[in-house]
Amino acid sequence: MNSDKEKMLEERIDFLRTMCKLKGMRVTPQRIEIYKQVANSCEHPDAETVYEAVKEKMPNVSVDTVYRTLASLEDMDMIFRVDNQLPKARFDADKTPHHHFLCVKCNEVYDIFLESDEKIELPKNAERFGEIKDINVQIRGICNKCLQEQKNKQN
Amino acid sequence: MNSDKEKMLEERIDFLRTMCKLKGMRVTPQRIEIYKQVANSCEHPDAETVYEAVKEKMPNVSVDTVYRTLASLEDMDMIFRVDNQLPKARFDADKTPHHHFLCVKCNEVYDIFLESDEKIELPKNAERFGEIKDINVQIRGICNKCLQEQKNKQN
DNA sequence: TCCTTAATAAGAATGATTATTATTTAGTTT
DNA sequence: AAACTAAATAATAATCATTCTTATTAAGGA
Repeated sequence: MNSDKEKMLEERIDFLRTMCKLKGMRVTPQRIEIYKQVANSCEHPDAETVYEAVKEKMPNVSVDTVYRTLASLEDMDMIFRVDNQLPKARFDADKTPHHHFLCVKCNEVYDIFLESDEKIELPKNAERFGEIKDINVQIRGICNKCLQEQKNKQN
Repeated sequence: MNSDKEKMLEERIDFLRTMCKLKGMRVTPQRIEIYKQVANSCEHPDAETVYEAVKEKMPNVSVDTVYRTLASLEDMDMIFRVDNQLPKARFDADKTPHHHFLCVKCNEVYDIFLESDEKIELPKNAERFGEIKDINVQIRGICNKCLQEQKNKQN
C-alpha cells in the first residue's frame, strides 16, 4: 500500500530536509510533521487546524511552534499563505501555479488551476512600482454548494 | 475654492445618503464622516487611522463605531477591503477597477490602474466553482522607494 | 561523547477586532 | 411640532489570533 501519494509526500519531505540544510536550519520532527500536515491536505488549513492535527502525533507540540514553523516554511517558499481577507491565515503547500476561489458564505477555498495554454497577464503598469515577487489572484463569490443551499431554503 | 475634488466628494456623499435610504439604514454624521475619510484618502487607511482622523472632528466617536461602520460600508459596496495579508485591514473607496501593488518591505499599497484597452482575464475554470462576485489581483514585491534605500545602504 | 546554539514548550502578553449594555438620535407617526 | 421606536452610538469589557518571554531541550558539528 505504498501509494503514489505517499511516495510523493516522502519526496517532498526529502526536499524540505535539503532546503533546511541549505539554509542552515535544523531538521526537527516538529518541522517535518507540520509541513506534512499542510502538504498532505487540500483544505488550505489554518494554524489551529494544523496544530490540532500535529498534536495527534506529538501531544506536546506548542501553538507557538506551529505559528513559527509555518512562518519559516513560508520564508523558504515551501508553503504559501492563502489570501482570504479573514482573521485566520490559511496555508497551501501546492507549488503548481494556481489561484483561489473563495466562498464569501462558507469561507471554503477552492483551487483554480489554469489550463495548459492559460496564463494570467500582469497589468502593464505593475512593473512601474517596483520589483515584483509574486502575483495573487483571488476570486470571491458564492460557491455551488452554498448556491444550492440557498435554493433549497427558498422551497 | 470649491474645487473639483470637493465637488466630487459631495457627490459621493450624496450617493452614500441615497444608498443608506435604499437599504433602510440611517444617515448618521458618524457614517458620513467615516466614509469621507476613506473616500478622501489615497492611502488605503486602516481602521485606526480612520478613527484618529474622525476623532479630530468628532472627539467622542468610538473605535467600535469606526469598525462597525467600515464593515457596513463594505457590505453596501461603498468601500473595499484591500487584501494585504497583514493584521490590520485597510480600506479603499475607489470604485474604478484597479488592482494593488503591495510592498513587502514597507507595506505601502500602490494603486495599479489598467490601461483603457486592458482587462484582467478570469481563469477559464473559475466559473465552475460558483457565482463570481469580484476578482482581486494583488501583486507583491519591493517598491521603488525601498529598492532605492537598499542601494543607498550598500554604498 | 561533548558543545554550541537553534528550536522548543509553556504560558503570559499583545494588538486588532468584536461583543455588551446603557444611552442617544434618525426618521417616522401622531 | 412633540412623541415614539428601533437603529445606531459611546464606553468599556471581552475575545481571539498571533507573538513574545524564558527556561529547557535537542540537532548537528567538533
